[in-house]
Amino acid sequence: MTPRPGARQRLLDAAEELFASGGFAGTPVDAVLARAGVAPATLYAHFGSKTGLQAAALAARLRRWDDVWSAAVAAAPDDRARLLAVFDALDAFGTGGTPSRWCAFLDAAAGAPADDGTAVAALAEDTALLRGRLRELAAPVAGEDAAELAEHLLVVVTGALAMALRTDPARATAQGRATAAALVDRWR
Amino acid sequence: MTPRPGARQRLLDAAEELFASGGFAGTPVDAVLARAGVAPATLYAHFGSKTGLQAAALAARLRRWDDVWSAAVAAAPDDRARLLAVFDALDAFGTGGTPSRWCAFLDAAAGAPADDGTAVAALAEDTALLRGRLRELAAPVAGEDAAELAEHLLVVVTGALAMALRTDPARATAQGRATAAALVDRWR
DNA sequence: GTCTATATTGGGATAGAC
DNA sequence: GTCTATCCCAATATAGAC
Repeated sequence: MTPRPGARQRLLDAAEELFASGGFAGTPVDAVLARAGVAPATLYAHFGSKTGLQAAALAARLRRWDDVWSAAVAAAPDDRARLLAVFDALDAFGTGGTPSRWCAFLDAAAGAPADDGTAVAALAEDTALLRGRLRELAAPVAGEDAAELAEHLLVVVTGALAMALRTDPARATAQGRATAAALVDRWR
Repeated sequence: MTPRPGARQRLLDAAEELFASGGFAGTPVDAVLARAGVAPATLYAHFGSKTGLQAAALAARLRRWDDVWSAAVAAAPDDRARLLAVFDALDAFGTGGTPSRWCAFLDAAAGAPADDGTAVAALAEDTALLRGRLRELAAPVAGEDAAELAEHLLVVVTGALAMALRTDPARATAQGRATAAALVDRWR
């Protein structure tokens, strides 16, 4: 059997799970420590601060999201489905670990003080990933208008993420998929 | 000249402005007190807690949003413009007082602990207002499909609000308007 | 109703030993 | 690197007088 992961990895796992479910601001450091089974000083030796831990956890989460989305795209049968696969990925990503209240990257930027650059940077990376891949996937569907369609879909994906605050996440992604489909079908 | 408003009103004004610009969690009570020129005990005598003040401030904000949106609808020349006027209202609402980082209602729900019902209730009222009026305004454009179109637009409006975290608010509403227009024009 | 002054505690971070 | 124990402060809330 695999050995118990080191303290650093356990901290990252605990942070990603708890920050996603309870929100960053709403999750005390103690809760992360308790779940990871680690002493306070260990956290600060590795990450320097709660914010530093958040940055590392978000970086790991972005890689995981990238993988989940890629897999969803690979599983889709045609160009249209590949473009809409982002919503399948959102469903899979949410139900995979602990279901999150809403997007951890938007949560980070919304909760951070105005001068905190780390949260903004993490959200910017997430945005760049979304925008870039949506453009690639939109190309076979919309041709020259790929960038325009991608911007539309970025709004809808972001809307679906935030709609998780207004209603339950499953409904939010389902509605987002429907809205995105309505937009995509303008280009058929 | 108008007399200086009472402490209660000054607290509400200060709270709405500071919570909108700095976020609820990121705004200490002291900052609200300082801006209102009021002593701590006065705040707690009127509102009971910081959360109580937030609830009252959000209620006032919802009324103001309702008015701004109504005015934008009244100023629009035709059915299509009336349906898209929500984005004009968002621009006017944001630039009116202190520009807010993003939607105060979504912020409240995102930042509140899971058991806090007041923030969720305030967001629910905001959602009901959006959904209801979008349906009314969609009727002349989409007829029987008004409810369906309204749900699409609710996602887009929510997306525009959250996009203010990814980019600056002016770009967010502009993109939202464009995306909404693309959807509305499916029903032309 | 409003003030001054103070109580209380949750929670992020550190000191120093092992 | 990791632990135990502790510090420190920010921030919410209250006591009691006017």
